[in-house]
Amino acid sequence: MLTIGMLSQRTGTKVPTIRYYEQIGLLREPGRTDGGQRRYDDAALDRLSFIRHARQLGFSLEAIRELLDLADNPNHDCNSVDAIAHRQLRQVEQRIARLEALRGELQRMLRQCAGGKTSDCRVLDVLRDHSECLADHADDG
Amino acid sequence: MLTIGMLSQRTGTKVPTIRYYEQIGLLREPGRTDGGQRRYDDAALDRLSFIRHARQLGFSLEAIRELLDLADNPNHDCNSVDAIAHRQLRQVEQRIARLEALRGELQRMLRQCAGGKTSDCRVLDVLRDHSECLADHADDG
DNA sequence: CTACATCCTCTAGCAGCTAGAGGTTCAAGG
DNA sequence: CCTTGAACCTCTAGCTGCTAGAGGATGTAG
Repeated sequence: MLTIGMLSQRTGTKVPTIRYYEQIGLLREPGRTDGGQRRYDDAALDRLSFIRHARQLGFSLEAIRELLDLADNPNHDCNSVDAIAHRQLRQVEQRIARLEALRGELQRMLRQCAGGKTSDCRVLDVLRDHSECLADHADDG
Repeated sequence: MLTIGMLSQRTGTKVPTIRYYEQIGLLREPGRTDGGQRRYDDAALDRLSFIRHARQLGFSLEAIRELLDLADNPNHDCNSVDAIAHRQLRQVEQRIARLEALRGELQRMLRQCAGGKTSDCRVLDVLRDHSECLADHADDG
């Protein structure tokens, strides 16, 4: 049996975060000692590792909730899992595209900056005047 | 003079967001009608455009606050502005690198999925077992 | 002068945690 | 057995950057 601190160390998750996951129902309520402290088994360790890993891959807590439901019921169709992962992949691709546009814009801004006083600063000019933009970042994601 | 709604339309910023920016001190308090409604001039329009644009470039509100301070005081050294933009560029580059690693991992996961029941699902397997990862997304940003 | 779109303030909520106060429990050392 | 102190407990509030809604006032067109 693991204390919350040990679970924290083993998974690289902060203690308050573990309690938070329990609070929002991602982690099941663990057993307690007579004094009221949480004690975790290996199943909890696996589950939290799963959550951690999915978070690192950028899945939202809601998506993770879906994935856990699917994982809990081995007879579900794998396509649902596939769909969630695909959705995630598309989101990641969109973010990359947007960030690459921003990178270009920032690089362009910086190339034009020649030092001196801020009154002549090109960086500020570009920020002031959207029409100078090459990249299309007009609509947000 | 512009109403808040017109300013909203002209800049593509939602009305509550404009009020929020005023509340946190990014936008100055505008004049009011006798009835208490906000009325904006062109300076406010410029300032909000600046903010919007900087947001779209990924600057945090704190960074924007710094940039506005610099822009308001034309005698500041341009290097400060440059430094903020550079910092921002580095952050954007880091995010891109991280997202590209995630993309690779997701693609790899999805390639291995052969359909069927979730009990055999490779995607879930990968999420379960971090050691299967090729990408290094061990440490968060 | 009425209708109604737009405005006002205020509070609360979203994700996904993080920090702190103020108090209790557990395990090790004496 | 008793003390110490790290780790635990609950609770509330805070962070960023907004967004939504209640409940009411204002402005303007017809």
